[in-house]
Amino acid sequence: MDHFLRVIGEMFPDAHCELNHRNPFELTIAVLLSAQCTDETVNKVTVDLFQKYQTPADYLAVPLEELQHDIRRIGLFRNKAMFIQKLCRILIDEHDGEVPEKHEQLTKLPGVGRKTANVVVSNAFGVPAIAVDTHVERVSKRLGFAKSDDSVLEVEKKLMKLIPRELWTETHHRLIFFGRYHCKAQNPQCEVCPMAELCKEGKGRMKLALNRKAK
DNA sequence: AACTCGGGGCA
DNA sequence: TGCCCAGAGTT
Repeated sequence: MDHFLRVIGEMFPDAHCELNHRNPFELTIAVLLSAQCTDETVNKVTVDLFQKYQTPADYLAVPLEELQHDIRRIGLFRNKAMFIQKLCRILIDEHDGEVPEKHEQLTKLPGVGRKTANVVVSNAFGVPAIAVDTHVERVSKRLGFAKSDDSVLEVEKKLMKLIPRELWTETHHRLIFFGRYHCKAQNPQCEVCPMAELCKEGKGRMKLALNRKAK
């Protein structure tokens, strides 16, 4: 793990999502939109979106169809537009128009699951957390930080044990970057991988992919 | 546990 | 052109 932390720190010394600088409300919306969709697409859409909508009331001031149209370049946009309006209604009615800081409150919001809540508490409210998405899950299992059949929650628990608490948030971002650009689901760059000595798959991944396909 | 949403990225 | 994906809700 020490080797991993050092190397990934060198690879991504300043790793952070572009979402970091946003306020809690915009961060929540942005992360909700990012489900099953690349950050790049979300960033393109939110440039105009956050100019048009600044407060929960702004999202409720337009018909659902208009909001759907405004985020139509994002996958699952019909669901997400609905989630956003329901979420804004709850923020206004139950949280004085603000995003709640407690993880438990966040996951009650529509469209906000464990992953989104972790990102919000860690990036908006400074609470160390590791949000396990498919990238983090894949990288963690390949590098042997978790077992291949571990659930997302089990992966999260194991990473929290392995990584010092003060490094959770930044390491999470580095894991995302590593998974996105190097340890990709398809065509990972194993030939030049600095983590090769840790990897449980490596060149065997082709065989694993083949087995998975045969099922 | 399986199914659904869905346009964009990439081979 | 077809497959996969920076999740979460529903049944």
